[in-house]
Amino acid sequence: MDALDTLPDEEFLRLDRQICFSLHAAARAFNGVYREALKDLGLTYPQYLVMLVLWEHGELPVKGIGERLRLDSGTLSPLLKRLEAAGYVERRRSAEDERSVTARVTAEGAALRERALGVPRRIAAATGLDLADIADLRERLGILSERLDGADPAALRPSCG
Amino acid sequence: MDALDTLPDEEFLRLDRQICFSLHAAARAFNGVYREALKDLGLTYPQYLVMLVLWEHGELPVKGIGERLRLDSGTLSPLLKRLEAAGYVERRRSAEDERSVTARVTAEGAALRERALGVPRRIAAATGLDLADIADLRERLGILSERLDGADPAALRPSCG
DNA sequence: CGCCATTTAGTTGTGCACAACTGAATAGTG
DNA sequence: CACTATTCAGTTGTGCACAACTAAATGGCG
Repeated sequence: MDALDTLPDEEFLRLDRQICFSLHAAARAFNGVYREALKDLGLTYPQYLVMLVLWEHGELPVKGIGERLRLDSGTLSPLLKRLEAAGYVERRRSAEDERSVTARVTAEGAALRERALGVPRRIAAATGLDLADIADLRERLGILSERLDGADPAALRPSCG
Repeated sequence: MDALDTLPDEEFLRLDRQICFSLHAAARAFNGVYREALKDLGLTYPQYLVMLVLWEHGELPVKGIGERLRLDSGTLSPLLKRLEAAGYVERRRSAEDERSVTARVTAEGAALRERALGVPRRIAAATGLDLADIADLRERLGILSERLDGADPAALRPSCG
């Protein structure tokens, strides 16, 4: 018997206002500090995420980026075009598989990495958390994402709760 | 001497890829389960957030909603128009202060609340967390948001970290 | 080989977030 | 009272997220 089951719906709705607001607000707050920290690099937060995986791998197909960031082509295609227009990334159709497009970091993109090295530290400082707290939060959020992504859609419908 | 200070930049960039991805992904995962849970109500996740505060207060000026959800008129104005078009909300200029617009829950909006009562419980079940974990996460995220929202912009720029 | 299902990017349309701005109403000051 | 600064909602423009779709290339099967 879980404590969840004993709580009245009314109470629960109030609680939901708090938890779902907290997460929503935290995500936007993070977005805000990254926006500020990345302003000089000319990157948005999602663009920075893409550059992070590209810096790590040198080049990746769009599909590979999407798998790592859980983003689809509807988000990535225009984002990569903007990164290409900024000169940080090159896109070209794969020779082996004409369906695939590979994104590759340009020299300018590689140079950008040097300027980005200080970003994480400044963000971490802004959170006021130490390394252990950050690792713990990352762990919790990772588990949460997995559970939510794997949630049974049917269990979320009205008839089932 | 914080452990943050001893970590090399390179290591930190890799860590950042993990933490900022985790939060971004968690926020989108939450969005996803709410999207599913709210589908039958015809509400998006941000619309649900607005309805939650309106259900709590009956009516609020746009400014009041914005303060509670940390959203500005650029986001709220069109969102409220959509809620009005859906019949859940009524908007009217305040008589005392012609600058202000008050959003009020309609009868249909109040009826919607009954259908929304089961939502939080289903979301909570999908997280796999118990009440204590949820409260703890909410607490941490709340503190985090406050710190990030209050962060000194200058401390996020390149010269300062 | 010929046909069809699958894979892969890309496009379109909707909604949210936010910056920058507008315009109207109000508050404050000399 | 006149003038200015502030407040408040709304609009515009950019970018992201995602659903639904298109188009082209590939793989597999009869």
